[in-house]
Amino acid sequence: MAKGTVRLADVAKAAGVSQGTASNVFSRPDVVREEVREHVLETAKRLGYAGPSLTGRLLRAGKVNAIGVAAVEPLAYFFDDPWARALLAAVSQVCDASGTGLALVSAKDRQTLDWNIKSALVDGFILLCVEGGEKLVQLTRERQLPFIALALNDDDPSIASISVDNLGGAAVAARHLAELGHKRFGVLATELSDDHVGPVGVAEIERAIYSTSRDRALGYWQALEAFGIRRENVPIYETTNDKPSVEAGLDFLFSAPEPPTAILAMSDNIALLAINWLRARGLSVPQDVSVIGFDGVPEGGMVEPGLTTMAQPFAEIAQRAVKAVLEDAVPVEREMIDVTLVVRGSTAVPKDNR
Amino acid sequence: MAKGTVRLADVAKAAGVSQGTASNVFSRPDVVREEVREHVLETAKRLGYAGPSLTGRLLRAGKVNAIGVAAVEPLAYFFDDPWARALLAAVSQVCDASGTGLALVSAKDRQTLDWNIKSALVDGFILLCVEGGEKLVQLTRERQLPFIALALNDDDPSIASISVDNLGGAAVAARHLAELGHKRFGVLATELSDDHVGPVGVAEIERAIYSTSRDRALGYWQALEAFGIRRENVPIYETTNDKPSVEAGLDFLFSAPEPPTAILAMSDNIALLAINWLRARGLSVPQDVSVIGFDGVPEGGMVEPGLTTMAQPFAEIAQRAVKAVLEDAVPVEREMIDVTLVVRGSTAVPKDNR
DNA sequence: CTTTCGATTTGAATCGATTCAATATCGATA
DNA sequence: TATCGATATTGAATCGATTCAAATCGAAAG
Repeated sequence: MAKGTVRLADVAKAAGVSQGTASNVFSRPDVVREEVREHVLETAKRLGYAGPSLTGRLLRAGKVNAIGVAAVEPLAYFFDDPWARALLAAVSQVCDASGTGLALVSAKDRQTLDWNIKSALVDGFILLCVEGGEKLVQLTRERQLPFIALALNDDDPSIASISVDNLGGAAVAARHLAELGHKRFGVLATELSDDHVGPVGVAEIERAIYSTSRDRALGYWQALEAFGIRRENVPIYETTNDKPSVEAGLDFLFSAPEPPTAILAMSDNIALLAINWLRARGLSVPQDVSVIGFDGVPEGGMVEPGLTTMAQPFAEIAQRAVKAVLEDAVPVEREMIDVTLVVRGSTAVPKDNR
Repeated sequence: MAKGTVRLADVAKAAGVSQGTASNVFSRPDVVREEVREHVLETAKRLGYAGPSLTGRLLRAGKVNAIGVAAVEPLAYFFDDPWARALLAAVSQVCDASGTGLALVSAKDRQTLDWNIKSALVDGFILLCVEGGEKLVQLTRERQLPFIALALNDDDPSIASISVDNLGGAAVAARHLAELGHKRFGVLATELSDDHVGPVGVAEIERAIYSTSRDRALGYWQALEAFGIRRENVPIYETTNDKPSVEAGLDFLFSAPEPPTAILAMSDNIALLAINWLRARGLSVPQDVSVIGFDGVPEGGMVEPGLTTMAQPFAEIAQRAVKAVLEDAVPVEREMIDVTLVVRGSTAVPKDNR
């Protein structure tokens, strides 16, 4: 069952033609006379030839016809994390259309990741930089293949990247809630710096190392201050985007003397966890508390009530990213993409305003 | 930014060593004197050498160190379908542990699939045979690489495959409900034959072409008949595992004069859709209707109430499948794996028994 | 009976590494 | 000083295909 040992040369010899002709039979069938072609194909079948070996072909062509998607996470991340999943589904679609293969590359520890990136058989990489982005970029650079970084938390302009307008999007989200009449807010943040969970103040935000989270916070502030709400009065809790830290964050926010009526979550994942927590505590969404997320993952539209969120245009991001990698036409400048407000059932006018 | 044109030979020449030594510097650094090694590495860096090209290495080694997962579905299926996702997450975990790469291979139309399978750079395949399994197996066979079929709807013993005990599992599921006291059942089936949706009778089940669905039906019957419920009195509706067909199925089942108090769903996906439908109709689960699924996808544990289901041991399936492919030790016989009943909140004693 | 042209076919070079038998080097031992 | 071993390095063969300039063939044109 293992790969047969029949080579193209064997087929050629058995069929009594040159190796060049035999090769043409498989890769450019039109140039060889039908009679000969059929004879060669027949011989090939008789010998159990499995078709031109990819590696041989590859060696000359130099193209693999596949792109790699990489992240500093366990492989299962691609199937577990809602954002990664939504993005990959979109990337898949684009790849499908262009006949490009998809390889998943990842690892949690640097050593393995290094090796995995070095040895992935791909023509280029899409980097999911949610965490450890710099590391990822650096490793990928060494490989000297085209790559594009998504959600990069770094302002280095020499790195080709596509990101969403975090600041603007966050501002729209906060404005949406403020316009509904909310006055007391609570923010559940994605990671601002490594290895930290818990309440953070203005100073911590300003020197956050992850620009995605920082910009979202700045966007919230900017919009809220236009409604006369000072940033010092908006409690922010930094989570690690998982259940325990989100619940700790909610414990914190709702233990305040005047708990928030609106939650600004920096990811849909956090928002969905928050909604579950609130419900379990007997608080209804959106009657008692409004929740807005960020990302626009499909799950947000499938729960009851639907999650109001700032949706990323996954299809467009995927389109551009795949194109950039495939054509090695990485954008000279960093591309910035807008997010759009999607209003569903998880936000409403606050109770005391009705 | 494109792949540099610096070859190992160039580095060797520039460093004044033989190509053999240069090769050893990269692939067997321990055999070359430190002094020489450093000099070569330095030269390589100076020239901008990107490290040994994978294709060159590959050509000799013959191993890619990656496995492909294939399905007759659009690529996005891997990220959208709960069962596929659960399985892939498990496969990922195993691959991670053994440093194996993962490539996704798929296509909806035969032509593309053919090409994709032929050109995937992998050492073997795991086939997701939920649909179009035979086609998939046939195509993969031509590639002459080790492969193993999962969820194969075919009894051909010459195809190495791992499947779960559908008949036994279904029997356990039905028995669980019958023991709770249910008397009136409705079955929402996964596909029994191509291009058919709607109510099916005993005869159709017996000549179903998809053995997975057939076996589950047979299992239900077997258990129910032990409780004195005749198979003719158990309405079965064939769905295509998607929302419209499941809802049509529920419309059918609940338009009966004596609607069921228990739903046997052949997939968790169907079960979850069913629960949503029931709730929207004002029927509460499990008070008014009990629902049991099949598969044990993670989502089932994250909804409220939790879904009672027959759980597949994804980790074990993945483990065996990856191992079989990697070691080309495909089982001589078809492997059969047990499923286990996981009782959560979606099943209970029927109303009229309390 | 040549020429000429187009369509096929051939044979050898090439892609970029790894591998291994053969050789070179050098210090230690007899 | 000659010999032996261990270690390091070399050079050529090899993996399995593609590619392209040159050779061949047949038929049509002169």
